[in-house]
Amino acid sequence: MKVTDKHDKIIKAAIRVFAKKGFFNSRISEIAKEANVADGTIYLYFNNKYDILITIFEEEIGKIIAKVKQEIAKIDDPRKKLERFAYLHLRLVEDNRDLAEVIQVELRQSSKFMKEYRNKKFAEYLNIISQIIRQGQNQGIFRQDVMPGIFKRAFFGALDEMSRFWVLSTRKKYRVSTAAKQISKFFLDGILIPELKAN
Amino acid sequence: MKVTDKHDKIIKAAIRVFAKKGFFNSRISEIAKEANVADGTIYLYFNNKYDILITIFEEEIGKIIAKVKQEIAKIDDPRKKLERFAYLHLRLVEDNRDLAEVIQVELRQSSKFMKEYRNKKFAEYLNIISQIIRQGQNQGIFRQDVMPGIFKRAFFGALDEMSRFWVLSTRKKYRVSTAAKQISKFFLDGILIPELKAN
Amino acid sequence: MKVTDKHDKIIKAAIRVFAKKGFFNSRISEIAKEANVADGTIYLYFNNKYDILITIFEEEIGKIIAKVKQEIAKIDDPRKKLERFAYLHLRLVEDNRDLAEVIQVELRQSSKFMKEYRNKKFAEYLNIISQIIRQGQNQGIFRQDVMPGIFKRAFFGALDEMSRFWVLSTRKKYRVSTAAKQISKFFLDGILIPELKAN
Amino acid sequence: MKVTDKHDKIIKAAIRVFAKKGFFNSRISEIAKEANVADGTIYLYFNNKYDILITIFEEEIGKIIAKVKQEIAKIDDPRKKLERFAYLHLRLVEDNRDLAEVIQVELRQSSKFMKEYRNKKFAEYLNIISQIIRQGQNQGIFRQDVMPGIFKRAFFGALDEMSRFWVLSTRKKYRVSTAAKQISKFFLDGILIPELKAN
DNA sequence: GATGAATGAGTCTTCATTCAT
DNA sequence: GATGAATGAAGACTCATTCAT
Repeated sequence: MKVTDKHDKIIKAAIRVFAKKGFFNSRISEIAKEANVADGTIYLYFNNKYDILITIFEEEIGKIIAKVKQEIAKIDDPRKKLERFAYLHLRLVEDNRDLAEVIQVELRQSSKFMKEYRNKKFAEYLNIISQIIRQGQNQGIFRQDVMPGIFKRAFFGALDEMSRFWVLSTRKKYRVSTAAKQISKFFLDGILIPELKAN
Repeated sequence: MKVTDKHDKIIKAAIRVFAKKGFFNSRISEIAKEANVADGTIYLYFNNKYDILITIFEEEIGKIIAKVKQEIAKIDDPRKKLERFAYLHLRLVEDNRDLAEVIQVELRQSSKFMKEYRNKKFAEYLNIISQIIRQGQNQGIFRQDVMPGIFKRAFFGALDEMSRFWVLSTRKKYRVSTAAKQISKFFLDGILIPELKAN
Repeated sequence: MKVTDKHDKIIKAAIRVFAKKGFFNSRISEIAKEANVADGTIYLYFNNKYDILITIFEEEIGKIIAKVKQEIAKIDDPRKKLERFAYLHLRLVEDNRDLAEVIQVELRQSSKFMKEYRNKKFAEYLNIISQIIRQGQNQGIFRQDVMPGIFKRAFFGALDEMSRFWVLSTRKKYRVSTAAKQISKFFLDGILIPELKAN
Repeated sequence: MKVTDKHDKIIKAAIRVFAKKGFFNSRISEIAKEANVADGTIYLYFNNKYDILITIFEEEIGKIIAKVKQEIAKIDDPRKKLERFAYLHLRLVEDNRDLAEVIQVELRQSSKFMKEYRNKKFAEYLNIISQIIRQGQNQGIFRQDVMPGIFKRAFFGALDEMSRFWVLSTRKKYRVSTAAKQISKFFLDGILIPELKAN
């Protein structure tokens, strides 16, 4: 990556600005200023304002998926994989606050105003979870009645809402590792006390 | 509700328009048209465009909370309460598609552009869940190490992501009751097979 | 026509501004100022800047055609009709300097940037001339070898160039009636001296 | 002319681009692309965009005048000169479609946005016609009451409108020589039948 | 209370021109 | 001389909001 890579400078600036103001309340001139380029320069690298947002989704989510997949692949036990996924997700949010906020807030919004845009990357991310479930079911570790299509959303949703709370709140009440363990424990063991389950 | 209650006509129209286009891509003139009133009339009932959105959040979420609280109060067993909550949430989304979409998409966005706006109603809704947990812990049904502040977000997040999927997709893959049972089962029993847990 | 007919006020203002600056160098804000309305008001009456120009062509040329046709119809002799046409054309240019300039300069240009636009009105205007020729040929007054399709363009072109000279020059060298007589005489009698023609 | 004469390459490219899009809708980058040079290179040969247009007028009309004057000088009879002028004019338009279109469309427009620009070349071209008339009047061939200042415009206008029709239409209805003969005949003999004139 | 025509501030985008390489 | 990436001024157009009727 060159020091003066304008494409990257603009993307980084846009993530900061979008995170702070939201897509619709962000001005091209603000992004340009934040990136230390002229307004017009942005249009040498992107077709329009939406294109910047799309590019953020595509490129940045792509990087995250690659990283998570790589880490998960190192682990065998599906239980550990799930726990690791939770940790990695929350850690990534923690380390990329602005990006996380943009993705959480704008990816929802964007599905509305860019009908042609289908986020395959996001679906790919969710499928990491469902693959872990199927592997666990094949190995006789997870219940057969667990529906992977529901589980992946429930698990992701739990992590997402947790991290949303973090992104929006100024101070952290819980540590990442604590939250990751709690949430994966909910899904693995449930919250009922063991004696009760025996019944 | 009077037939000519303009306030309500405008709110209902705004929910439809916001759900379809998103807040920023919705025009006051569209809402006025949808509500069969003049553009200027809207300003007799609301201060500005944002005010319509805020009012939707306040009034409509308020109604939902009242309904859910009432239903939950009829049940004693915290396990049943949790399952009932899941069902009610998904059922409400099912029955109020447009409202659900507006809340899901715009409530996130809005926290950004209306800094002064703190959604107490939403916090109140989440606290229904944490109260169930605390009740269950007091009764010795739920584990003591479950942190209600994390659980409420995880549980809500799971339901929210599930319903988001519904709102955006045209056809339903799963029935509400199926999804509600699966998700509450995840959280109550976990997904590990019982024999494995005994270990 | 109401005193406050915005449509007309804008059209009149646009004719003045376009005549002075040319279409491309005219600003919407200038037209608005000239018409004593807000910039946005223009867009309540016209779709865009081009639409104003098109409307000028359509409406104003329409009025001119109606007037010329009416005047010509009063005359029987095709020779007098031709002379009258020349006079009316030059007189109309004289009395509507700005409009004449806009039509002369922009109608040519516009055919390029508005491909979809075909000026039927203008063709209709030219056909007044060719109809006079055909009438004269039927009456045995004009030569049979005169091709109306060529003549109408040659006659109009002669008048148009003459009037263009007027529009652009600050002072008039010739009177309208003088020029009209000369030009129609050229076409009727030619410029050769009679004795020479006998040969 | 050198193969790499950038000045000429740019002029030729600009004529093509201006003819197709019009001056205001042409982009410097398009001309550069058409000329196979970099955008910046154009500014080594021309001061600005207008300067390219002016240069086209000056240089190209200059060449045409030289050619026409040379041809006309070979002829003695003013009647033949006029007919020859008509033929040459239409033939030149025929052979230089793009240039003709640029001159016809943009020369009118340009007088507006380049106030300082007075087209002496064009006046010189028109004066070829008035000189023919004066010569004919001195030789007792043309009527004394013909005003050369009006005639030159009428004659040029007739040819110009005829050729404009050609430039804009895709297919030719009349041959150049036919049109040239018709138009010069109009002006020499008029369109009245001889017997009628005798009266 | 209701209307909707009018307002004008605000922003994305374009593109002629520059200048470091 | 040649390049083309970068600049930033400028303008068409939108739309929330107002207010005379």
